[in-house]
Amino acid sequence: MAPSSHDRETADRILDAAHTVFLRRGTAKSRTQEIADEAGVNKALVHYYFGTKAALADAIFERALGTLAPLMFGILADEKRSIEQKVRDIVREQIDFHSARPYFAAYLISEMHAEPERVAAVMARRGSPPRDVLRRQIREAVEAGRMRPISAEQFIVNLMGLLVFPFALRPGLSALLGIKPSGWSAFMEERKRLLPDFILAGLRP
Amino acid sequence: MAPSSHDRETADRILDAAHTVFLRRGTAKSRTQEIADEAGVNKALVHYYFGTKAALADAIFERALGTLAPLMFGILADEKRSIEQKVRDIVREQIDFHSARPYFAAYLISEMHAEPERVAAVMARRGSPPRDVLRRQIREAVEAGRMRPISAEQFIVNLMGLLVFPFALRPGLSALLGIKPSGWSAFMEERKRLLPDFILAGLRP
DNA sequence: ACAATATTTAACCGCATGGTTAAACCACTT
DNA sequence: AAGTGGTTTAACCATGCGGTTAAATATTGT
Repeated sequence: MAPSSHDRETADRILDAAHTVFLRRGTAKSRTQEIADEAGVNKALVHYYFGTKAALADAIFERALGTLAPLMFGILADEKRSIEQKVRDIVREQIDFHSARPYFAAYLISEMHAEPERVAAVMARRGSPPRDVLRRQIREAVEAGRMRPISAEQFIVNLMGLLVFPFALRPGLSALLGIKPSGWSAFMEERKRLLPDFILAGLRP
Repeated sequence: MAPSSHDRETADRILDAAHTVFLRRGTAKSRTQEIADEAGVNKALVHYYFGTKAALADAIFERALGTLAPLMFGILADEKRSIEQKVRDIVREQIDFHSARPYFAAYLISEMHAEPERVAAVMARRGSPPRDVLRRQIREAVEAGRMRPISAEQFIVNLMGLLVFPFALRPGLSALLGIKPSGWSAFMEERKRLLPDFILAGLRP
């Protein structure tokens, strides 16, 4: 794996390059040569650092999952924020996050589709996210009559669907609904305004 | 394209096989040999009928899109159904559709991600869906005070996000939220019950 | 039985691509 | 000047896979 001397900076340059390339076109359609080019380095060095394309792909996948998950679950597990506040914060953060990373959502789904085994492997390393805080808050809100009952899982899936999906389907939606590249950010800004109310109203009794 | 004699049935067998294979693993990771095997036919014949793998992939992609879109837009464009009824019908139909076709959603997103150009090409052939009926119904519902204003596009994206996304992310969700294969259909049945109210309540003023 | 059509067989080509290697080359330190 | 860790060069190998081909063989209609 690390038979000879490695430079941390170079490793990161290659990782970042791989991130860029893999996310843009998907692992299968990406060439190691592209990654080398993107990193300003040659193919031999890429293998020298990471051995195989698959290993590099695994690293990028895990890194991607490890970036997104905490952003969502960190907020959901926060004791100090009310459910209402969480919804508002997650909507804002997720839309900003994916707006800055157009290929992120589609990449994740593509990879999980092409290599479902990897998900299990990665999940085994990082535990699944804590949902007890969320569950308690939902229960309390239900008891207080502010909310209809819903499982934490359904709640999370609703959030992700409304927030992540549009980005995953961006090329399709642009074509299907005639949203031009210029109109996209406006569309998403409108979503940022719209969704908190939509979600919260949807949960009220 | 069709230089010699073709049998309709065989062409369909190959198409169906390609559908199965492409949807399961994605176009890039699928081999023409697999398709031949799945069709109970040999590789030469696949090329004899469809020329190239890309042509076959295009056909499958268009067929997939052509199956899903009418299901959703057909209902949305229906004059006779109220918005409320449309939501209920689409929820049921979409969840049933994707439950029977586990790879469908992830496949579509993967393909659009890997080859965004194709979407535009396909869309050029089939026009974009009619939204005027839906727009009018929303306007009327808003004027009648039954609904908060929302653009038809946001409305559609919300629907698709809530309905299609979970299937696209199925392997991820199963691992992430600990939903076992056996629990999945229960999870989806619960969604079928839950979503109409969630969506309609979310739209009310 | 004959001809036309449909399908298989089995070999083959070409090429892109992942991966390897060995030697040369730098940049920096001592 | 010599050494050391990092990087390039440029060739090379192996292989998988898309695609082709020509002849053999079924299958079908007449």
